[in-house]
Amino acid sequence: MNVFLKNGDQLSVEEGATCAKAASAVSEGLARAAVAAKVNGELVDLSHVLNEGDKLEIVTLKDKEGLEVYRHTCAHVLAQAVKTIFPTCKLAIGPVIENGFYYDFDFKTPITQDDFAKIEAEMTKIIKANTPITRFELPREEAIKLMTEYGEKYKVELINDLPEDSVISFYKQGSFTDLCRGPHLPSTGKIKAFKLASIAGAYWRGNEKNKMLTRIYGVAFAKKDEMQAYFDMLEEAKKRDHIKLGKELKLFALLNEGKGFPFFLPNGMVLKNILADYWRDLHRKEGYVEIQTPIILTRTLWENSGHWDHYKDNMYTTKIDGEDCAVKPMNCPGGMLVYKLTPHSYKDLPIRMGEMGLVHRHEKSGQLHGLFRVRCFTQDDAHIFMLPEQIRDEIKGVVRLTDKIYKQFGFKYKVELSTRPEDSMGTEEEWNAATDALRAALEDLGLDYEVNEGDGAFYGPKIDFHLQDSIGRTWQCGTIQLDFQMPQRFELEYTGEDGAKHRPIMIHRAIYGSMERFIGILIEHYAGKFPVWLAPVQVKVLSITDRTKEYAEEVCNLLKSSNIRAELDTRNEKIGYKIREAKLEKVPYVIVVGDKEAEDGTVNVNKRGVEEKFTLSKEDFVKLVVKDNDEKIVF
RNA sequence: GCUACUGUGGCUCAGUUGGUAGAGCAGCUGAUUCGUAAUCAGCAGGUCGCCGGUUCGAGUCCGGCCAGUAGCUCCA
Repeated sequence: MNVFLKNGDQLSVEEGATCAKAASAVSEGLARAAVAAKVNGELVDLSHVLNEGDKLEIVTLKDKEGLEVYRHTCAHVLAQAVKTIFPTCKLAIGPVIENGFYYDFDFKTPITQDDFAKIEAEMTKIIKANTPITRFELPREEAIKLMTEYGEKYKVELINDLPEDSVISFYKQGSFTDLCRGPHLPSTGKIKAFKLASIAGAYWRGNEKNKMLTRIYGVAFAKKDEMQAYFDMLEEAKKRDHIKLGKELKLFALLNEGKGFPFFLPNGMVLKNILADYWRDLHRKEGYVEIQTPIILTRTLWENSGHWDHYKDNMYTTKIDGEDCAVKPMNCPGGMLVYKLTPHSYKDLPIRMGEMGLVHRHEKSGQLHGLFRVRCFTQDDAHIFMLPEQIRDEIKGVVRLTDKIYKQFGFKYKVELSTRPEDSMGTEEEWNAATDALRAALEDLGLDYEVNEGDGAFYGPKIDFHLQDSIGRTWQCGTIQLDFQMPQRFELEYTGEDGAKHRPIMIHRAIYGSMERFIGILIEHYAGKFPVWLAPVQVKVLSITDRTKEYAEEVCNLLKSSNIRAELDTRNEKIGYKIREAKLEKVPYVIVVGDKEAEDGTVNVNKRGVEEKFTLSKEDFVKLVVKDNDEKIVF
């Protein structure tokens, strides 16, 4: 039999050899590094027995799959340790996640993080014992019998839900047996670096209606120093936390008087306005018009749009002159009313109608999180009304615009295509057409994307853009939703070439998504060190003594008259003190003026992130900042 | 909303086995006019998230509520 190893080597092994044996036949080193194998592309244990003609690839910890097998085994060691210490607890599931693993348990009495030391010690014991891990398979009936014997009701439920023809496998390490698809490491001793990280509640099978289990998270890496590097990264990330920086840099405030309703402070408002200006500038150039629709509209409007049915629990309501009203959770119905105000010809389409709309949504208290998840936010919304044949180009236009804006900030993003959810309106044909149109646009542009089945809006499928925060969580920002439903519900029309009335198709789209969330992401992305064009304060002018106070004022005024956001600090403090303060505020340019500068008409420049100082004439310095301010892409 | 954890002056934190609150920074006042990340001194500032209970006595123990954080669920 020929075995193909990863590096292209071939060798012959006897029929019936295991993967491990095949690896050792090639090289002792390779066999030692092996943690699993791929046979004909399928990930298996090293103990997997080879057949004639199998293609074998050895998987090591350096491979993504290898690390997953490793982490998966960690989860099982955790389960074994927990079962040893708390024999009455029930096991649920224990998958691999980024940087580690978790396992869900149903404890009789709740445990706390204080129990981690004990559990980790038990895990270490299991690892030290280097117990072999063996796989066996059972027919469904016997598998259920075994798990029932063990009292593992969650496992029984899992087995019952497995498809008819699935192989039901178990892994045994010492006295511990667990239902698992595998593969696993050959023995527990291969685990070198793990740590329990946190504890959290998680619903059984992810359903809110089910019992909440206790989830223990752990991190696991192939080597101790890799794990340390990960912890260091987390530590570093904490310094970027937008809630912390928002407070330190006086960007926004979150107060008990308005939970979920952020206050924007002067510095944060500068940022917000710059983003809005930039957005308006780009959208004008892309052929958008801008409108503003009211915050409060009648309940009947929301009933007509379908939002009332789907989201009434999350809407803020009020009564005006006896009539039921709701605060808008979305801008679209308002936009549609604007469309309906005037008759439209096919020649007018597409109409790209933007709105920086302030929306309110009653998010459940536990979902609120800094600026990432709030109860009121500004959407950089737009609705595009168009002819069917314009769909693909319009979607592509929005995708391109989104890409341009994200690139401006240096963001990497993930694209997801979400398809029809269970609770939705419209026909199968409409949904298919809409989904195909989105897919076609993505494919035309050659973008990588993931499909999120059943995650679309109730009125149409969508393309979502996800950005990462400092600790790697991703947040949906941009969205493009194709909608055949609202135009019908609102009876939108245009007159076609044939003189007859037709129904336009619409796109709902947002690029920042929520200004608030986007600002949160920006803060973490830049760690508060905003580029010059975004910095709330671009230049801070510091005088050394009272003698240079007037000159400092002159320089500051010169900067301000050139539209540079400059601040003056002429307090009677030592220059070191003032510099320290300005640097902590992460101001891009700190300039110092003393007697020498006053005499020469110059400024001494401290550029953020640059050790060496330099002196420029005040006019040249203005030019420098103006140039930096224009660094944003203009198109 | 659910599970766990956290909640002390504007900020960051200390407060030992329950004995009626401490520091640094910021603020204010005064002195200092000093060349590149903290000048010195003084003053002022807190019903220890809120409510209730146990106790002679609670920041410290117990219960409830509120808020925040992590995760789950949700996210038009």
